[in-house]
Amino acid sequence: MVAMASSLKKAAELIHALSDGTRLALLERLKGGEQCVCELTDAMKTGQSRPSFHLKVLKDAGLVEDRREGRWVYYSLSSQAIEELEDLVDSLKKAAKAAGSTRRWC
Amino acid sequence: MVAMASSLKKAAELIHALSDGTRLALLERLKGGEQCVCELTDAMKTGQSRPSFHLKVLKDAGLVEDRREGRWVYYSLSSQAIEELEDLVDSLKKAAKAAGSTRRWC
DNA sequence: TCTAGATATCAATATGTGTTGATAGGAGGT
DNA sequence: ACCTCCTATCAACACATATTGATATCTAGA
Repeated sequence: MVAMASSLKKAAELIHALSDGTRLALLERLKGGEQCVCELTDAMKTGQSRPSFHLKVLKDAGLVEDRREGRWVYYSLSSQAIEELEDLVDSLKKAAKAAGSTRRWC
Repeated sequence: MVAMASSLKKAAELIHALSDGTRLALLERLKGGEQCVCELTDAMKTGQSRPSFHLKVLKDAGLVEDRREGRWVYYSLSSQAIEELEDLVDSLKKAAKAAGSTRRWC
């Protein structure tokens, strides 16, 4: 719980990056391997600025990496930030299981 | 990945509930055991409607449970939704590790 | 039944965030 | 040098969400 408290702000930023349907869909697609922006744009049938915007959010959060190759930029999942997410969820899970045995009053 | 795709909307809703500093702070506090709204209100030094609002969001997402006792309502972590979160993070983690080996083109 | 306390809900406002179309930057080909 | 394609960035707008103070609901006790 101490660990979570110190990285609360970071966790909030990380989770915020995940809290959008479009970004989750992008991550879902990237689970199949790296893809260029044009592929992602075609897949979601939308303007090019939309995936570009969301990929930037994901990149800033450390959830994806980009790699330039000629005119194209390829994005892929990055395990870095995902590890932190795991820690957060783990700490919540443990605390949730421990709860119920403790009863407090005002 | 199939599992995630089918529950993508649900995952987005769940994660959205987590994507707020105030709510993360509430969860952090609840990790120590159940607390009533008045305790949580005092702790975050704010008006009473604020924690009440956020607790409702957490409750709707299945992240916390409430229990009435006299005038007080006690909130505690619920393991239910946390399990789903775990699945999401796990699937991302596995895919991230598998990535890097696959290279695609437009 | 009246009063006081705890919590939920509502209305108004402010802030943040996503979307869209337009523009700019960069790379490759001619 | 020019043109074309891919991507990023910007500005304007629309929409969603958090915050605050006020009000309503419910409970316990006198």
